[in-house]
Amino acid sequence: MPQKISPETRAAILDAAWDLMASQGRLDAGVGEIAAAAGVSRQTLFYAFGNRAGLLVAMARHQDAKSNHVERMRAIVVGESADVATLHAFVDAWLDYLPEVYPVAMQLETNSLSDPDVALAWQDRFLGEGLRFGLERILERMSASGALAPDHHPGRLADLCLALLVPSAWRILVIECGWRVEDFVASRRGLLDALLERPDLTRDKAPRSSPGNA
Amino acid sequence: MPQKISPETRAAILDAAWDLMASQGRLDAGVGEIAAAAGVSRQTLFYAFGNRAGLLVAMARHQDAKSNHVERMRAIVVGESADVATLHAFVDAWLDYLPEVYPVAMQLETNSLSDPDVALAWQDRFLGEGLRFGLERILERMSASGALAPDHHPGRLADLCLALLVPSAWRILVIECGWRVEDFVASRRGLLDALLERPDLTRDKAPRSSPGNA
DNA sequence: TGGGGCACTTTACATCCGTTAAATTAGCCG
DNA sequence: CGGCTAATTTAACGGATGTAAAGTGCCCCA
Repeated sequence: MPQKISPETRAAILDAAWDLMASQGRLDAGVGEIAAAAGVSRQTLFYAFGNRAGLLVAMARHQDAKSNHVERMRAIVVGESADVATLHAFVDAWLDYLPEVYPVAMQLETNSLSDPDVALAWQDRFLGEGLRFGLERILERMSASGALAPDHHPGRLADLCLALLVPSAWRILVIECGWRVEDFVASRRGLLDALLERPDLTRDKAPRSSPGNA
Repeated sequence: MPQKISPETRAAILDAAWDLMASQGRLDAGVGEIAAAAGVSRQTLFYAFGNRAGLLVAMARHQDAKSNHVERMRAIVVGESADVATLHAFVDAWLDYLPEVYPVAMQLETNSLSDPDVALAWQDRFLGEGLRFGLERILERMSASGALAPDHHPGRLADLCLALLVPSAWRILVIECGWRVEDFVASRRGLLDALLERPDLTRDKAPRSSPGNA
């Protein structure tokens, strides 16, 4: 049974880790350095988060909980409006949040390739209950209210939208290619609008559960 | 001065590493396990590649050298044709190659966040002399021959195209969301075509080198 | 006042990666 | 046959991560 730690200690580690890794860009900071910055032992950090990757997961969730951008997104998803402006508002909130969470989000994506627990957390954030979930809800409402072309598949459209919004897109355009944030946002917005006009791209070209058929 | 190793030994390590990591999905395989699979010592592997990340870089380059998809891309870039079909052919070659190289390409992308040497190799592959370079060459020829709208910026259009084609897009749609390869390819093709119709998305909305101006 | 429990620290160890140094092996040439 | 060289192996070490166990201090309660 893992040892308990107090909420104060846990918060102190998360804050120190965020400051060191996200604010100062020290993504390479080791467990020893993070613990020292938080004023605790390595052991306490391992008690609180299990391992370095678990700390990253907790950092992302902690930031999600604190961020009013995520609150904006949540409010839109539980609302009932179902037009293109709703989709835009949701995407705008995510794009406002993305630069803030980008450093840890990228590390999370990295670790999710090889760590099953991080993979689950990553999927939860982006797929299951996260970004894609929100996109799909809105697109389903749009479909039901006639704001989406009848042959558009909301689930697959959500998939396509997600692929435009992941941290890697920010990395390519803003970090590596030097794009201004507003140009990045405009490009995501423009591509999303283009997708709304292309139901053919969300049509699944063959049944997926046909046994014996390729 | 690093110790030399024979080309046969180097090839044996690359083949064993590819089989273990890309074919068997053991991206988490350690240096000891990879060396054992190749029938050499850990030390020999370190002599050949420097470290685990250097091995990943060499694996990707080795696959590039062996792949006729990369040869197809290269042939298109050094050619002179300058229409949409040329762009499509180039992108098709890359998308044919992507599933083959994906396991190592993803590891390369993620390791590039924290390893400067891998970052250089990643940038070389995708940006400087790689995928983006090829895209930009073709788009510049298209611009010069009038096959691109006059106010389209070939460099920035290349940036946008690149963001649609990176391994992360494959991961989201094919690996995580279960898309069929041909649907993935159709979505990339459709989004690229949509971009060709949207010169406004490649316009840089403000001068970048204006001192004192936001 | 003393004992128990909780949260945290300290200590020690195993494993892996990467590095350095030395030894070994095999093949070639005079 | 012996010497030399290149390639490879073996050995040892330091740093980092993660794990386990024991120690410490503080607070609370009988």
